Amino acid sequence: MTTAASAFDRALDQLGAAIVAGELPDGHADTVDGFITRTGASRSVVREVTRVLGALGMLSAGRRVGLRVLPLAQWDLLDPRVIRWRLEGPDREVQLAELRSLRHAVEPAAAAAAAREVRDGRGSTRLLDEALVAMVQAADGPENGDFLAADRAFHAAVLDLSGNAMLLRLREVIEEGLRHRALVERGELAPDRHDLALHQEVAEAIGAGEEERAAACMREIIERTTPAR
Amino acid sequence: MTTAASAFDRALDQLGAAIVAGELPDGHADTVDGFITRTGASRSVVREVTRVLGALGMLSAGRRVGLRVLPLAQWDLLDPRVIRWRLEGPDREVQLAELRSLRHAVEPAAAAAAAREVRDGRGSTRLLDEALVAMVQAADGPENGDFLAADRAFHAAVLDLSGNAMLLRLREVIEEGLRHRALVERGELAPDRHDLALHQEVAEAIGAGEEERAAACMREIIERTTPAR
DNA sequence: CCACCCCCAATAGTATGACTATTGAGGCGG
DNA sequence: CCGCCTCAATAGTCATACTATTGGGGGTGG
Repeated sequence: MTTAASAFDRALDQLGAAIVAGELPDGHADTVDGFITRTGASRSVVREVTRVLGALGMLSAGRRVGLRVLPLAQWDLLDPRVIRWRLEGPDREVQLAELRSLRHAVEPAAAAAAAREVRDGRGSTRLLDEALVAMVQAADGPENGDFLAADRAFHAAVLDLSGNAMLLRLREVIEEGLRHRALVERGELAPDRHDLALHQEVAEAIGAGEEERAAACMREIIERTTPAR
Repeated sequence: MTTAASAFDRALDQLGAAIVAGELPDGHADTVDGFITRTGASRSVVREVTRVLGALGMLSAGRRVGLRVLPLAQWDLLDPRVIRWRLEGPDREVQLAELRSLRHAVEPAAAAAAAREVRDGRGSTRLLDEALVAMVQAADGPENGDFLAADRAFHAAVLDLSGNAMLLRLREVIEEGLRHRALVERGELAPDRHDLALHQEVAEAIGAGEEERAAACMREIIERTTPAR
């Protein structure tokens, strides 16, 4: 079914994708009526869409001046929608590189924060250990997908333990991209003994409250799976 | 002037703040008409507002079911609006702590990335050096504000050099919060010789392409200015 | 010829009402 | 007691009229 989503969703997706793809380039001026023609949606719908695109920093609106596409520098590049549009457009490779780099930045720091939380008695490593067990079990199993799912759960648990809701949010953002990539470079990441050992050490370090070791191991994990650049 | 902003802006701010403040708690159900009454705005405006709040993950809408306030876990905590609302509401301290922690995570990694960029010939340290000069000059001047501005410019230049648009975006998010804090704990951060030297070393390390040293120094800078936690 | 100001038309913003589609819930039949 | 079916509540969509703002063009004075 092509028209499963609402008129609003369709119009938003169409215009957002068009902007990201450069079909409506930075500085392009248009009007509400122009968008009505372009999308075939009604005035109300187009206005709601422009509000959301405005909230995403992709569009500005002014009286007598119409709608104006804003430069990429102003976009909310951390919004899942924007990320998806970029992954589906010509920016795909850039977006993937940026997600990787973001992951390099965030996860080791999150591991350190998690260790701190545990040391100060604000969190338990239960979820972490459970994910670890699941990884070990899945490593022997036939389903590679199970292993990857357990891996994701492990990393999610670390971010969760960090006690920082913003970091947790960032994880969802990153995963959005990694899932996309998984569809292309699938099957590469078979279970790996050393990788497993590293995960175990991260959990251990977090449980022992050793910030530095947790961060260092996490850094190594990420460097192994997502190559230098 | 209290009514400077548009009806839309006022309604959005009112409802967003109400949700963040817990006045409309997680799970609270309401209707469009309810929001019309509450805000005094027209249908169109309220609908546009609900679209934006929906995009921020704060509200869901369903036919026959009305509008429903979503749990914090689903909010777009990286959106400047949400951050501002949280800073102005009861979550203020939590939000500040999370911003600090985010900064700990992001800036050292960005410094490392910047060093990599320079080493691989993709960026120049010009802006960095300029900011450094401005800091040195301002350190001797009478205006503490100038020093802080130069400091911000320095950190911005590092994020910029990292070549990662998402990180740059994150910086704006972080600054939003730090500016807020500056209004309260003002004047604390007088120019400091050692601090200046560290900045200089960061610039040097980035210029020399030494990832590790750049990250380590940056970590030290941040630990000095924003205490452990 | 230039600079300034004023007016106007273009365009987003606001308001309202009518109609449509979806879906949870309650009732009815098996 | 269970499943289906109807119905009414409610968001979604569309159309239209009116309001407010403002950039730019044209006119006026220097």
